[in-house]
Amino acid sequence: MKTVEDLEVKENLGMHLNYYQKEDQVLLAVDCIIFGFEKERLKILLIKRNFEPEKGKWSLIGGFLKKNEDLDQAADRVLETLTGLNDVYLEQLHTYSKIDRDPGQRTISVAYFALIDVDSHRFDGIQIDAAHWFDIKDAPDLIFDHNEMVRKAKARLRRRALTKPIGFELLPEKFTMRQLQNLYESILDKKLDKRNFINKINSLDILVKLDEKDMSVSRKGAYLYIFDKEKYEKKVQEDGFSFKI
Amino acid sequence: MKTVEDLEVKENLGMHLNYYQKEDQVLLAVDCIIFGFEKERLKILLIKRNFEPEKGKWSLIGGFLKKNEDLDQAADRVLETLTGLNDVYLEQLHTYSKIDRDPGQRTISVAYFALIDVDSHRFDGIQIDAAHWFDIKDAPDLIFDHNEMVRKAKARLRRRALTKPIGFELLPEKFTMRQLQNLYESILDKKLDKRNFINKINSLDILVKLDEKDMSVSRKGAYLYIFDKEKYEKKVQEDGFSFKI
DNA sequence: TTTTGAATGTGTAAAATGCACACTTAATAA
DNA sequence: TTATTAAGTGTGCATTTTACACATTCAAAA
Repeated sequence: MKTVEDLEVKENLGMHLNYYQKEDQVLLAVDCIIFGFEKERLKILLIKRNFEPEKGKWSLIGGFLKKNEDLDQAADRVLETLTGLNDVYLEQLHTYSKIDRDPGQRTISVAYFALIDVDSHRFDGIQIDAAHWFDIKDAPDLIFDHNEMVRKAKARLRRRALTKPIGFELLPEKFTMRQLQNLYESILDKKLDKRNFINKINSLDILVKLDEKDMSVSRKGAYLYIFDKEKYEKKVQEDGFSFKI
Repeated sequence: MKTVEDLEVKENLGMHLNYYQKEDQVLLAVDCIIFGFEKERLKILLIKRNFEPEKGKWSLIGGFLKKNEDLDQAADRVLETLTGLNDVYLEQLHTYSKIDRDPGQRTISVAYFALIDVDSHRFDGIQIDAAHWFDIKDAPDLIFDHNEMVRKAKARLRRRALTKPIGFELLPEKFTMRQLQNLYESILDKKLDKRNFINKINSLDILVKLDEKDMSVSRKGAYLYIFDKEKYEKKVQEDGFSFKI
């Protein structure tokens, strides 16, 4: 049996830090997959690189981790720099570390995905000129391993949306059933039955139906709803309720 | 509208690397939550630290990322150093980056979880003297944020086991239905009905029942099964089959 | 030789959930 | 007044999930 005193073991398990301290430090980046819902379509926010390598190509927005912040804060900062928004749903996705993922230099990147309600934020367009919202169905090819990041983010969003009430992060405070259904159809990339969808949502009993209608979309108008977050959280805590679509 | 030429924007988005290259490099660690199934119980492999800080306390096994490997490889290496095994199920879990998570120095840690079939690997005990298998129900308190890592790993394992056939990674090649059920009961931390469980498993149609019995556990003996991985993968590809328990 | 004990193995009925499906209503514009 | 357009609403069938109990095997003990 080996012991932790063996040199090889010590090295592999990183037990004498002096050896590693300088040598093996790396640059840690944060990249954000930013989803938005606008004009009844799921969108993704991308930026055109104006620096090498891969200048002129589209990429996710990213930045480097600084000494005085953790990764969540770095993601917040990067997102705020690009959108001006600072109260946004952000979730860590995965860490990418292939040695040659960035041909410029060795960089490890922690991917986050963000959900933004595009319609209600009058964030004067986008803070950065080179950024653009793409329909999720026809986003361009991206640099490095960013395509892979987006693929994984879409899968995660799909799963989350089915089991947590995060869809509302993408909608304005007041929304119609049809908007909610369109959102789910975009996320799941399939048509849903109107009656079954509404029955399901109503059975969850976490929305409040307002007396107000959105008249912009049809003659009849569509009732507006809001998500009752407190009620949802109370149900989770007290009844072990779990959101499932 | 800002442009990517603004200095502040450039800095936040990490667009001129020279500035960051040295200053903001960090030490990247890998920590492994190692699950095993032994004597019909779910276990976790921990190590007693014999170096500062927190010397003498229990912790996950870990190591530092080296220049010439990616994170998956680092996790493999750390795991092999500890167990001598090199063909183990490993999955990246989450990256932890709180500024003071390691009081010794700023370290970012990428957590992985591993699934090991303890019984059939005669890995001469464990390679490191200070390591020990704990029943998942009475594992000791761990250093740093390792408790949080284990909590998250348990949740991930629970979800994965319900939707992917990874449970078999924890069992010997040949196993009884009762063993499989015990495994799922440990992972889900609840009792399951014997008949319903067997019916469910059989309906998946991915196991092969052998003519052989395990006579060690009862007078009557229990039939042995093996997981037919090829059949499973074929079903997934051809019929869009998805494993669900 | 018989009895006992301990774990295996097997099926059905009721309840809950998922899924397909079509007509009426409200409001405005012509 | 009528035509138009999207909203809103309920039922029956199929599938899945859940609850539930007794007979079988074989070794060891009596």
